[in-house]
Amino acid sequence: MREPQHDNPSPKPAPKAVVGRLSLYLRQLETFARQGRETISSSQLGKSLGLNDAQVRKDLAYFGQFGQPGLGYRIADLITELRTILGVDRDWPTALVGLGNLGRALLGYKGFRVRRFHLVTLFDNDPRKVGQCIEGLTVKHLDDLPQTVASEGLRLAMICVPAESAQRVADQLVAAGIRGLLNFTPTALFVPQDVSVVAVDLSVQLEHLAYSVHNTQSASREAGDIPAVS
Amino acid sequence: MREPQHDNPSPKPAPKAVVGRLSLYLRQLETFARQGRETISSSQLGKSLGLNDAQVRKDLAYFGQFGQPGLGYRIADLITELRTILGVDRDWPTALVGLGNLGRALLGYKGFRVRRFHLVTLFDNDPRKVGQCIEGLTVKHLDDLPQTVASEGLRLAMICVPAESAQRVADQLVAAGIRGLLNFTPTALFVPQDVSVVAVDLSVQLEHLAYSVHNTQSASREAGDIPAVS
DNA sequence: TAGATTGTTAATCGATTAACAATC
DNA sequence: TAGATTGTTAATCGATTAACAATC
Repeated sequence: MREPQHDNPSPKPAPKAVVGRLSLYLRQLETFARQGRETISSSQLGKSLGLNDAQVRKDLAYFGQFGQPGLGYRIADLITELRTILGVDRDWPTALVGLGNLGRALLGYKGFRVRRFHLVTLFDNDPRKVGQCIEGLTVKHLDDLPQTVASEGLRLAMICVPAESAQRVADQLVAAGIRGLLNFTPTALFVPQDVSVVAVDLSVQLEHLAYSVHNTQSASREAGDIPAVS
Repeated sequence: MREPQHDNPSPKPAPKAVVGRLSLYLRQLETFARQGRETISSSQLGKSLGLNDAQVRKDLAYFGQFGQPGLGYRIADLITELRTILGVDRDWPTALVGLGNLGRALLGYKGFRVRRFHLVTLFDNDPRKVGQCIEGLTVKHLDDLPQTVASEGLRLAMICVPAESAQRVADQLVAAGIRGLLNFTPTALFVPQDVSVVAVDLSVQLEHLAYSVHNTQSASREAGDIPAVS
């Protein structure tokens, strides 16, 4: 990744907010595929998401050449490519830590499995919860983390503990070998460089909404055509 | 907003990703306040969130002058200012539409109330759900939307219906007078300019995590110190 | 006063959009 | 071939960071 490779003149630096849009493209393409469409142009795909056609082409170009001039993109092929790029062409065994209201809520949500994120282990360190069986899974104590990460091949974890425990739990997860954290707590987590964190912060998003509504008279902000991308 | 006002030389254009950071500042300040701290500098606040000190000052400067050179910001005062700016200095009666797994999950989540977003009405149009009482609230049919919006003073709604109904429900909500939508479905919603939409897309965020973990060897991406902001 | 830190302007950096030759 | 649409370079736009005079 440091020096240019031989046949790979410029491996292209990892882009930035492009990945989030790739997910949107993937979903939109899946919708078009279900409708029986076979090809799509960058401008059609862009318009369906409120994005510029050049942006669609440029985003995809970071990862390769997937289109055909004059024709556009073959939907089925592009779906396959995007799944591979995003890493969702495989199952991701995932742990859920913290079984309060939010944790239980997420556990009941079926949307994860559709995207191949499988909640396979639950953790809590409340002795009243450890041993309970919820949605067919037994709650384990956080002390069992190291061996469970190994035995289940866990690489991702969702953190739904109270804010004040979040950093400690994150440290334990990282120490046990977890490589990616979905952080549902309102806390800035500090982790080593090789661990990824995505923050899902409902209060930030609600406050953003309050701000927008509060500061919109009749027509002003960017809300119009393009929904905020996460 | 077009021509400069008299005493208001440049009302400053509404900024962009600044609002999300304002929420982060607010929360961090609340934490510092609980610890008994009275003042804080832009560099201290920035560091606690992995942000640049100049960015903190510039973000705040969009909305006014809140600091004192040589001293920094008085925490209690800045909290008050930020709450007003964000519009979270009041209650926001909010509707929840769609009582599947995710909807029920959100309903049980106590974090909303803390930020003064009060779920006061539930809607569904499944006849088996209408009339049910969940968490002390009775599920209404979507047909009751217009009069309920008026009687409860609803301005925000969370959309937790299946993706294929999302646009139709959004249209109904907008027609009934809702001004802000928190969209939990994987759908790009098209709404009038004066309505705000914030998308909370768990699959996009999970896929982002999968991508990062998938493409991180030992030290590469930006995960290090700064958690992704939303 | 000397030290610290703001608010703000200018410089830098990155991301989006426009434009167009290449090509199916 | 003519029309459409790509991949990519150049132009534009916006956001972040550095620098510094003003000031508590």
